[in-house]
Amino acid sequence: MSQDLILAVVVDAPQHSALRGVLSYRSPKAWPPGTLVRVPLGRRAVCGLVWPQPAQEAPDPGVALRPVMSALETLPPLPAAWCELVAFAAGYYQRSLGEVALAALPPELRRLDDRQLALRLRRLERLRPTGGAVPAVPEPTAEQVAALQAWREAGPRPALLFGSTGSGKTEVYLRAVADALAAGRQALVLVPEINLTPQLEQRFAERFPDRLIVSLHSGLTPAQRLRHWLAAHLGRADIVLGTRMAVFTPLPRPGLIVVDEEHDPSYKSQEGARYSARDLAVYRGRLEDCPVLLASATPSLESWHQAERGRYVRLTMPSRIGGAALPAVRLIDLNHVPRSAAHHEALSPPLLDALAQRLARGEQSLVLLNRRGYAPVLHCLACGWKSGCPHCSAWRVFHRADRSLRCHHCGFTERVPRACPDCGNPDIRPVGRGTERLEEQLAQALPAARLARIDADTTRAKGALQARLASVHAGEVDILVGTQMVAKGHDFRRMTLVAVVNPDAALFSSDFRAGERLFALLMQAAGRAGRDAAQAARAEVLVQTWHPTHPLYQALRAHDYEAFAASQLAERAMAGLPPHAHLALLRSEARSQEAAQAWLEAAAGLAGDPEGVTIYPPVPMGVPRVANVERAQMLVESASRPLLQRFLAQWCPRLHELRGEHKGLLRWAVDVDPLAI
DNA sequence: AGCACGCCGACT
DNA sequence: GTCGGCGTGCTC
Repeated sequence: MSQDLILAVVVDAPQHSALRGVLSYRSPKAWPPGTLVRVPLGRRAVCGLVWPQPAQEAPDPGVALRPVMSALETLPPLPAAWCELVAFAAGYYQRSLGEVALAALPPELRRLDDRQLALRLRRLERLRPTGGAVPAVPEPTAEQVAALQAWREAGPRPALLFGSTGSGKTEVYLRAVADALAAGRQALVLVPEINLTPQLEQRFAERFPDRLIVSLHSGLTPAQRLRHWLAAHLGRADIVLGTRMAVFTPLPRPGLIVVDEEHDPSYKSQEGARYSARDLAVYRGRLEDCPVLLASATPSLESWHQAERGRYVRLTMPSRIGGAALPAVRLIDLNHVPRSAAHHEALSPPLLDALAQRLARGEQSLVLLNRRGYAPVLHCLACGWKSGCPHCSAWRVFHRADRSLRCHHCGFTERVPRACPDCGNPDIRPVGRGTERLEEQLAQALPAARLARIDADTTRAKGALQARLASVHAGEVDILVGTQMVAKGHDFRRMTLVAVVNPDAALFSSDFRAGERLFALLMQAAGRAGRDAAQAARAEVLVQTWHPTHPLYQALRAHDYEAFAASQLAERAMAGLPPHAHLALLRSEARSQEAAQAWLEAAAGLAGDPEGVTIYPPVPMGVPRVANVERAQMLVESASRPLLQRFLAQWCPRLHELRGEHKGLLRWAVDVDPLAI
């Protein structure tokens, strides 16, 4: 018994639970670091991971250590580099090691014993490449050749592949993947959304029919996810395609990491450990001596800034394949549209004309409106009642399809009342418009048009999105109405008009990234139009706006990302915002707004006056109350990332000491490098 | 986070 | 009389 070894083990316990660090267990056998084990913790048995570094404080010799119960011996240990990536992420984002480590593994792995796992491993043999003929590879364009040349000479720096929509970025990274595979290595390709994996998976399968390609995202069944993960971990899979969670996939032979659409906000996790998969990909590349390729037509200002500073190699591909022109961007000045029409209809006469033209020519159009439902709020004209949510500081959205009032924050849903619930007036009216109402107005204005709507409401059912997209591709739709989910990635060959109904709100948003996001969305949307070279000349993007002279729209009109980025970076520098400064948010949730803010005040008090770090006063969140919980946040800012990190590392562990005196406090969390403040 | 123990209201 | 509300405390 006393000859047993002491093993360092991390378990899934949250940051504030005083089990933050590495625990010690005794074990008759020296399981190597990276081995999954089952250990007793209190009255239960939990899954743990043998950790490379021992516990900081040696276990108290007076207390008997409990023994490791079992280990997954059949599973090859997670590599040291994987543990290092987890340790970095846990430290950087202020979460516990065990939480990050266990969250990075397929959930199914926690439930299996060694015998069950051995069975799954044997079944892996069934995963095979799709097979088929190796296709003729298209001749690369001059720009693609140049980009690949520069990429191969890039050395250890990450590369930013900056290419306009339709320039053939995918072909460039397919070739980079081919290089990695030829060198006997594996490639990891990250995409922002599950929606985009099927089409990319198909493209990879066609290109590499003799290679095993697996996907990793939350849409898989637990068994599939485990199987794909095991295939990657054992080195059987050559290509791993996945969403942000896939950045943690263990790879024995890493040869390339691609982050497609690297600017996409989906790469930043919004729950649990709030990590940026893009940033972790870059870190992982350095850790594992593996090249990283970030691709976008509208790079994040963070990545653009790194390229400007020479930290990233920039690969530029300005032209569309086949010499197709980028679609003309036309701004419709709502100030010059007859006043009544502008106020009461989403669709100005010039926009309707453009749609009618496409209809007459048998071409397709896309109308974008970033708001689902029929109307964002109902309003009683007699007493002023509005359809507020009883549990949130937000309006409930009127959904006409099922005649419901739905809160998009907490999900609270009721049947829409026949009359005002306060005064009984039957005349309650929708205010504003969402995609449902837009579809209705289009149907009235253009009765001959075949309409389809794609948003979160029409695509909730499994396969509904694919079915609707297929119907658009088959030419059964003249006008597609949708939210931003259609603006991303999909390749509509017959689309010659993209109309954006009302994007102005983002110009004056308090969110400092709203402009960047709007520009990316509009460029992306513009990329949907005229992808077929023969039709490109007629392709057009229409933006209805009250502010046609706004620099963002002027840059959009010129398709000039670089000018836009330069002006935004200058503004950010003036305002002391990322990428020129580094931010973290401390968030709190409590029974009352006062309690939420009081806790943040106490946290600020604990911080004192840290060097090079500014702590701003607590403020309520944009939507202060959600599901009867009051939320507040406090901004922490520094010009220096190391100083901010050093401060957070000593501050955050002390925060849970504060919990005692703050009764109303429910939860708190830190968000490092937040997307919105 | 779980999961216990522990002390006060409305039910068979 | 108990079932159960969630407050507080512990887990190598």
